[in-house]
Amino acid sequence: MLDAWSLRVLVEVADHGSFSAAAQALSMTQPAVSRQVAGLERRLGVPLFRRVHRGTRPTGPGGVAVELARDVLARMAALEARMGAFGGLAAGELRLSAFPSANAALVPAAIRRFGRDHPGIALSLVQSDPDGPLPAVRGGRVDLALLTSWQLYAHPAAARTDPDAVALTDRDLAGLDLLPLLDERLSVALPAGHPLAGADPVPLAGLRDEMWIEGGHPDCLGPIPQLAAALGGPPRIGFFCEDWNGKQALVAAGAGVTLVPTLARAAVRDGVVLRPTAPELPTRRLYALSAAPPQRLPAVTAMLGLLTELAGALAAGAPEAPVGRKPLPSGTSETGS
Amino acid sequence: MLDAWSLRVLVEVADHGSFSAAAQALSMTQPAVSRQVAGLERRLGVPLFRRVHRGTRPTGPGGVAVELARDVLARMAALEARMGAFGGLAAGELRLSAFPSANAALVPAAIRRFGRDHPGIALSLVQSDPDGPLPAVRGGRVDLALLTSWQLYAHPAAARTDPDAVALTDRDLAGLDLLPLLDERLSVALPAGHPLAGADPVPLAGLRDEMWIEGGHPDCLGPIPQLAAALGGPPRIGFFCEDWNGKQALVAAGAGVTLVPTLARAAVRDGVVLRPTAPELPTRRLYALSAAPPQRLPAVTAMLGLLTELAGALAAGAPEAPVGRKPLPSGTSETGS
DNA sequence: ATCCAGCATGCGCCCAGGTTATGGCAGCGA
DNA sequence: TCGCTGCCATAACCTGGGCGCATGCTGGAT
Repeated sequence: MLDAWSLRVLVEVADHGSFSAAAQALSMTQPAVSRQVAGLERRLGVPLFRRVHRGTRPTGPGGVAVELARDVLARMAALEARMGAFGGLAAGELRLSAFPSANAALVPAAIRRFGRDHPGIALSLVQSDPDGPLPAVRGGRVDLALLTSWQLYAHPAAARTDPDAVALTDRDLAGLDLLPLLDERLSVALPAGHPLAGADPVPLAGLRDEMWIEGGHPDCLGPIPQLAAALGGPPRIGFFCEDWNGKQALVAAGAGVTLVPTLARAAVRDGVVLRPTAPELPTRRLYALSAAPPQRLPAVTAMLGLLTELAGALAAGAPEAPVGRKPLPSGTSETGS
Repeated sequence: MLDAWSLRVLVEVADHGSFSAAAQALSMTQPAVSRQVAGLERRLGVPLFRRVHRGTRPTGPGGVAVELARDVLARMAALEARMGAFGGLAAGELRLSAFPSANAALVPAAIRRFGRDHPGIALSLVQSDPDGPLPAVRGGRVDLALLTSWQLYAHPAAARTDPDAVALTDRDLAGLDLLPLLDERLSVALPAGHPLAGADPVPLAGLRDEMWIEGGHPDCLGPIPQLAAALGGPPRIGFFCEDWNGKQALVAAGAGVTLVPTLARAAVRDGVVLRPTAPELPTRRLYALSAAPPQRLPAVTAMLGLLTELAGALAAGAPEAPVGRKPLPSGTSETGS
């Protein structure tokens, strides 16, 4: 098996016309070059250079070898450059997966910025994996998954009862990296004409008698126990609706109220007002799940940085500011599309 | 700088789908493969394999790297094969240089055999170099030169006076190899009707009164002192003629006699008879001059072997047998064309 | 719950390859 | 003629990287 280094020496000797000059160009000593060439000639069974006064000149086979070696080295450099393109974010692909409320604003903003900064990387937003985000990332079907603390339980049903304890063990996350992006408060979605539509924050105790709308997805009404404690009693759940638009329609129609993650504020329709809650409800933590650093693709690293930045802006920019369209017509400048 | 070995490991891992299997295929251990891949990923800055249960699969960049690595390795193998062709005498060139009487029979026979056995090698017979055979070989203008002991002197004129002492020092032959091929006696060229045309050997004393024909080339009348001793007095030199055909014509016309190297017997014209001489004259040693073994091209090595074989056949086949066409019509089976 | 296949890591050894020192050879100039 | 100067080859020594061995760990299957 030939090695690339000896080919490099070969080419350099041919280019410089002497072992000494090649050695200097290669930052090594002349005997090392001499031995490299000798070893190459021994392995190939052909003399490659004619030792002539004041240097060397390639023999017939030597000249052929030099040209072929140039080709090999060029292609090897091309390989390195190609990989460098991946590392330098000039090429590659990135498959994202997110949950509904992240898709409302954070993900579109991230995709827009990322696509502008790294046009060589093919971005794709894959539908949530049937096995859930963890197996999807572990199985390589998704490079980066956005998820919430409520999705972190081995059994999603547990999210309803024990929102603080992470049921996942470290073993479940081996080789993966769970990066906290953002802690977001839940907002209350009220009909535009609701008496508390202007409150900031909304005292949850004042919503004790409201009819609540629950959804099937864990990313919906959130932790029931804390909500019950804040309300002063278990919420009256009048509707189950998994569809985000349907829930909004119910709220707008005055059929009930519900909790909405702040991230979804950009997708609020007319007639629905989002109001911050008092800090009685636990925050929902937003995570980015990806392969751990040794296995992480550069594009993923870049996207993580971007997400961190965007999440920081979201958290700092208008964390407790009232969101919604109708009651405050001036606040219609969303980040996302 | 990447090395070819790690690329080989990369490809093998991709082909086998696991580090362990690749290690077995490469006759190494699994940890070695693991480290090779890890090193490659570190140097390229990109993860190349996704560690999955029961093996590994290439990542996006990894797949690209594998294909490029295949290309690099294939071209490296092509380089080796190409050089192997030179070594295996399937390709290359060989530039010969010889002196007139060698061109008569030995060189044509060698060229015919060599061209038949190694059709891939381009043979060429270059004219004698103006600087002489030694600088020609040393300067790479000639790969293999045939020459005689008379040509070995630093100054050709010395050949006439001191035929035994080789004036060349070892320093003059540094890096070169002087391979003795054949010791040949000189024959006397006589007119077909000469009284001694049937003698074997010809007693030189009987030619004391003949007119001798001298040539300008050292490869002609040979060592004058020994000839004078054998004749019992200095030869009567009546003609100077450098042209071989001209000298033969003079002999055939009965104008004189001359000495002829045995090698030239195939080129003897009608009317001229070649007869062996008694061992009073020194033999002329035939040499093959080429680069010394480390620098010697495989084609040269092969040609040297062939020349040795042919020279042996010439020496053993008909060393002292009478040569010539006219007096013995049965002896017309020459080796050369 | 246990087993097993497979990858990662720590440790010790060894040799490929480099450096230093030295010698030889060719050409040049005094 | 002799020394001088580049240049390559060789020997001896040394260092670093790569390999093998042993071990630990993870994930899926039985």
